[in-house]
Amino acid sequence: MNDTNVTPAVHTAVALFTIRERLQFLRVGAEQGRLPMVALRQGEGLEAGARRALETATGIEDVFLEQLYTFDGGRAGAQAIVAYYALAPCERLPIRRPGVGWADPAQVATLLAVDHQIIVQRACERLAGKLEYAPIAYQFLAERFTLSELQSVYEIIGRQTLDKRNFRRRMHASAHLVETRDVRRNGCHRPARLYRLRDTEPATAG
Amino acid sequence: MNDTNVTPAVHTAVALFTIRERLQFLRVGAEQGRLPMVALRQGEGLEAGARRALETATGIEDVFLEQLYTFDGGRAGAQAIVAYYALAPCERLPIRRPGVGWADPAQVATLLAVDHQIIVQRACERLAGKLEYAPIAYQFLAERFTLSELQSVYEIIGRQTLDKRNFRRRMHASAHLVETRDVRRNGCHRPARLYRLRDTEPATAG
DNA sequence: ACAAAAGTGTTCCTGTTACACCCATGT
DNA sequence: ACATGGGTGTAACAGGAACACTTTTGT
Repeated sequence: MNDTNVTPAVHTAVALFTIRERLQFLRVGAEQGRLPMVALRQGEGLEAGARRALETATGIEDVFLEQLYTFDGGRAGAQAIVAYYALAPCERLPIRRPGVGWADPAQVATLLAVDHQIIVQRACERLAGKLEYAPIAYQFLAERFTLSELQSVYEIIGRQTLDKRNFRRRMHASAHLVETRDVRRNGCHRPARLYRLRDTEPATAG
Repeated sequence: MNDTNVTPAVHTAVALFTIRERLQFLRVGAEQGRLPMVALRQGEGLEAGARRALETATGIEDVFLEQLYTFDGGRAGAQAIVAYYALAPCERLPIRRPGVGWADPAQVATLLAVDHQIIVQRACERLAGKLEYAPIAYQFLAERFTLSELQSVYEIIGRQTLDKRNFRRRMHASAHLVETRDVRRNGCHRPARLYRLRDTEPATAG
């Protein structure tokens, strides 16, 4: 659980989200679910602590990570819990550990301890809000993706269906997209053009 | 568990803003300025710690307070610094302590220690952003205020002049305003109608 | 009477929404 | 040939921006 024994004052917790048909988050712990969380070590940075929480619980590294909010420690003896949210495409997340798995944010109340529920809820709200003005949707996709995939991300996080033509116009105008020369042949229909995220500006924190 | 081992792990810092012609923040400390900051006590909540920081440094109580961001402790031995920003009308802030005073955010680099500079900067950005969608401007005004005063707050925080008619239309449409029956006679010109903030919804945290 | 801030509508423009059909492929 | 998702333009609408003059007071 927690290795260092020196007054576990600051904890870092991470709500890792991915999209597998629906928006889901990573839950650990057998009966009463929890989010990945560790006590911060002496001299360890906050973001480093959050990454370590994820890595310890799941083996996952190198995901998009952003600070969400800092909560009172409450029980567990912590003075504060600094919560982060993480985003990654599900292909990068081969979860192969007992007691670790994906869960639906809508059922957070039956799955998680109370202090972790609010983290997931707030993260969902932040995600939906930030979708409008920051290029976070791309974090759920592979490096190259189709516009239909991108639209699907927007629809799932924003909880509403979108008009295909308006969506494409908006994306093309947003200057985050770069059209590649390649297409993806997926089924018995016209192939889809592949796009990638413009490499400047890696979705600044805020 | 809670022995006398001090380790001031979590600090809370507060950037208190007010408007006195310009937007200003509260600086403490003689030579190298600082923000009000305290080490969190055992069992003390984060917001309580932030309020105590303000109260200790200035005697000020009961201001609007919202969490900004949590930073690495860096030097000073803290594991984390949980930063808040506070807003209040300057009439409520009779500062009468040596070394405590108002400063201009633009000169933050010459006034504050580096780790406190970024707090003020981020708070200014947050303020400007939040102005658009949250009723924070009212926090700078007395309970009753004129539309010209309100517009002035918007212009100062948003760093742009606004059209009077468009502004008034927008405010009236926003449903935060309540028109009172009173007016304020201020100078040799037509008196200004007084408004107040609708008492529901006290500017939810985010 | 005049100076000084309060108050008030309309037009234009821009960006958002609603909407239906052809295209390229695999079977 | 047909089923499947990929791809495209236009017209209506709403919200924001630009803009100038009258009102009420104090001196």
